Amino acid sequence: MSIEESTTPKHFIREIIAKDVAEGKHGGKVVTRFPPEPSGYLHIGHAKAICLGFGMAKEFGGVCHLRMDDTNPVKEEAEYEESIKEDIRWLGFDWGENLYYASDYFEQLHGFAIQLIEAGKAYVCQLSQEEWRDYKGSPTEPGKESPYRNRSVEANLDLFKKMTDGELDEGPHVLRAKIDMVSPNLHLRDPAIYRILKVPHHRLGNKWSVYPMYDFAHSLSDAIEGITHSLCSLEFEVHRPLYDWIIEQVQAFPSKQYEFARLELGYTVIGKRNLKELVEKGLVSGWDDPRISTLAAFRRRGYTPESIRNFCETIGLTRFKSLTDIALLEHSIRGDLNAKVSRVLGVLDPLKVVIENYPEEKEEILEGINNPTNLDAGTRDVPFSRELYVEREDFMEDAPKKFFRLTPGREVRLRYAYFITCQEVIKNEQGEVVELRCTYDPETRGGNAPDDERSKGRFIGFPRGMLFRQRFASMIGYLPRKSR
RNA sequence: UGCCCGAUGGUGUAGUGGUAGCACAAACGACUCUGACUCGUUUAGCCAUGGUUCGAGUCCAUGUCGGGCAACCA
Repeated sequence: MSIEESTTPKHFIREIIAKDVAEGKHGGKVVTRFPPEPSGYLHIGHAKAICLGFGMAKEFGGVCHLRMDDTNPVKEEAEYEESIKEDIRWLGFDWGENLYYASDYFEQLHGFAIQLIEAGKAYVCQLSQEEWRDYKGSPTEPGKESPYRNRSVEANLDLFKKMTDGELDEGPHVLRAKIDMVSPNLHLRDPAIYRILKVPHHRLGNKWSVYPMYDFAHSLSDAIEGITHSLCSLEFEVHRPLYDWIIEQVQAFPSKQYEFARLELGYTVIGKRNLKELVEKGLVSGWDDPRISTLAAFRRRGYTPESIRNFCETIGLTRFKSLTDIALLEHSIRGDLNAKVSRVLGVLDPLKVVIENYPEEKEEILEGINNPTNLDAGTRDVPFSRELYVEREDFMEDAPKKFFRLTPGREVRLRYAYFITCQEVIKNEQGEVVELRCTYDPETRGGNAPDDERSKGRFIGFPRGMLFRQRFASMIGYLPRKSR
């Protein structure tokens, strides 16, 4: 009809990058990064960030770094690094040679900290945490300057060295950036950039007794790696001025941060701390418990990487919080599985069916199509005999006209087999249906059924002792059914 | 009581001063050896009030509502 619309929807990040590339910023290079903290498994929300980071890099001929943001040894473990790498690979992304660790930059970061001290832009503060809180002020009140704020450069250098050498205990001694205690942005009120932590790091052991704080480590790690577009979620928006300030002070590579709204899904708990709590309290069976929103769990449920990537593309990207309908995710996986997964039959709640006019000893093999949307997927044997089981849900004694499955007197098709008609319903003493006596029509054998008008009612499945309700399956997963 | 960000059908979004589109969901119908898929139809939207303009979802002002910010977490 009209202009061909681009398959990739526009969003503000894409436009920013496209503009930068067009203007030749950074020589037209695009370097993004995904910086997980190895303190938990990746979840569906991370998938959005991963698809964005790797997606943008790929789209603009750049690269996306995977950087373990391991700056807090009390929370991080090696186990998580492996799961993170596995999940990203599974999603279909490749960081190539670009696997980094914030901890690999500790030496450089430490040097930057000294540089800051020498420039009079950082100082060692000895306020207790309670005092600190008091001095910091609040969103509505300005903060007060720490009495340690104007120590000499020499004193600061000496104290920071003592902190680094492990001569001071964890506690009051903290290296702070000297910015502005009355800034309306609380993050600029002389934020901590280094604290003493006498905890072994999972990669570096006891090498360090001081560790950089997020803002300091993250901004400079980005700069060290030459990240052109540092994409993160909205909650870091208020950190941006600090991010820029730090990079500016040490004249590092001018990485820029851009924020977008994180994913929120209906009926779904997303959030590493929440998931971690569920796992650690034993409320779920593990990080891949199918009920939770980790990528490991979705994988176990049979979700495909394609469906998740497609979902991430579908939901778009904005700067305002929203709650995405879980139906969007389900639509994505349903469409993907429908196109490429072989069907299987299974019965959850069996009800016996006896075909009265089918020979006692006879058993025949019928042909079932593995995937109607892709005949190349072949066929499978579907046994048929006098006794079968159907899903109890597929029978209704007193059925409304809209019920297309088994009900007394109505002829229906057993998928890939014959038309059958329920002649009699057998119940036990409690009045529960325990067996159906049916007849079949030999002329209606699956595949070449003559009829048309007759088979208004039809349904699925079956074999051997079992007549099954059909489900898609991939591994142990299943296709989420549309809620009715 | 401060500062920052945001606001388009039920949901997610596009629209960059010139006819408000798309997807999901829902309803109805067609098709079907999966009540699936597919196809068709329908329902339904610019937070409010002013202003600028020939013309405003878009620009401006004010208001309303929502979110974020006071870890030695990331």
